[in-house]
Amino acid sequence: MPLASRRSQVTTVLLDRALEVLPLFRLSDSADDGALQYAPDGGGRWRVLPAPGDRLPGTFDQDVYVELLHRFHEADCPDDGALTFTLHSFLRTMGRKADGRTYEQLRAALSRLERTTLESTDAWFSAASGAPATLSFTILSAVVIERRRVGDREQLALFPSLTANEPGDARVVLSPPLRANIAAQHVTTISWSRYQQLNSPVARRLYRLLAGLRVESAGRWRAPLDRWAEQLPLSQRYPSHLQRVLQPAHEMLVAGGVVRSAAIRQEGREWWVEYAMK
DNA sequence: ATGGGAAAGGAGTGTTCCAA
DNA sequence: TTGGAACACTCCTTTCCCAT
Repeated sequence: MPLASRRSQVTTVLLDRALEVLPLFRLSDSADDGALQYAPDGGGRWRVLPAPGDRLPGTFDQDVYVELLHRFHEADCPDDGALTFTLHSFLRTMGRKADGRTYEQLRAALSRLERTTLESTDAWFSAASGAPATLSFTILSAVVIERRRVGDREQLALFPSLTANEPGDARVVLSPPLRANIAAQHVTTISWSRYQQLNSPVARRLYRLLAGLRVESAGRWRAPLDRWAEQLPLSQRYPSHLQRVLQPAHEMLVAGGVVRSAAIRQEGREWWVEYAMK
């Protein structure tokens, strides 16, 4: 297929499957902001460390992350991992309006994706070496945002704090570990439009996670509720609280055709989540 | 509408006491 | 000494309320 026509037809997003099965984005925004820790079933340890003075990536950051990988795929996965775009067009494809508030959110999110440390101790699977790896990395290895109009230089100098609310041109670089896994086809494939249609952050996260698990599961997936909560991650501790958050998202996933059914089930003292895949 | 936390409601477990 | 009833205590879970 010629490149020019392919570009407009990309409707899928390729995500690093190793990263998808690990918790990263806080789904409840107002939760406490320590580091996030997780011990995968296969052993090892995973930590997400916010940059000093910053919080952990949240729901907005999740959408930015997906849109970045959408564009990476659309650009035919450039070898250097570089992406350029205007903040305005980026917000529009995310389905957000572009105003002072969202420009600021987007800048903060890009900067968080560059500065949040992901620390793997035999937790994140490296497709290149065929084994879980021990390393620290970030989602973006570089972020540069320049003012849209060069003419406003003096104003910029006078009111540096105002510039966070303004449009601009961004150039970002997707970090090498993610690119390596994607290049090695160790990916989760999701539909960009289906992701957009799910209008809850929890449903979107469940979609990303389940899309990766579908590859290994034979039509069904089942997990202990508390482990599931850690993997997403959700901070709620008790089944009733988790149910309150998951139930609406489950209904959305069924309505959106992502899964055939989704349920939370109690068996004696144990709570389980159960999904029947499409 | 949402989600965090307080208050209230269990369920399970440990302790004491008494009778066999 | 053992079994079990009655009570107490703790931890867990749900429900409710309130701030955002």
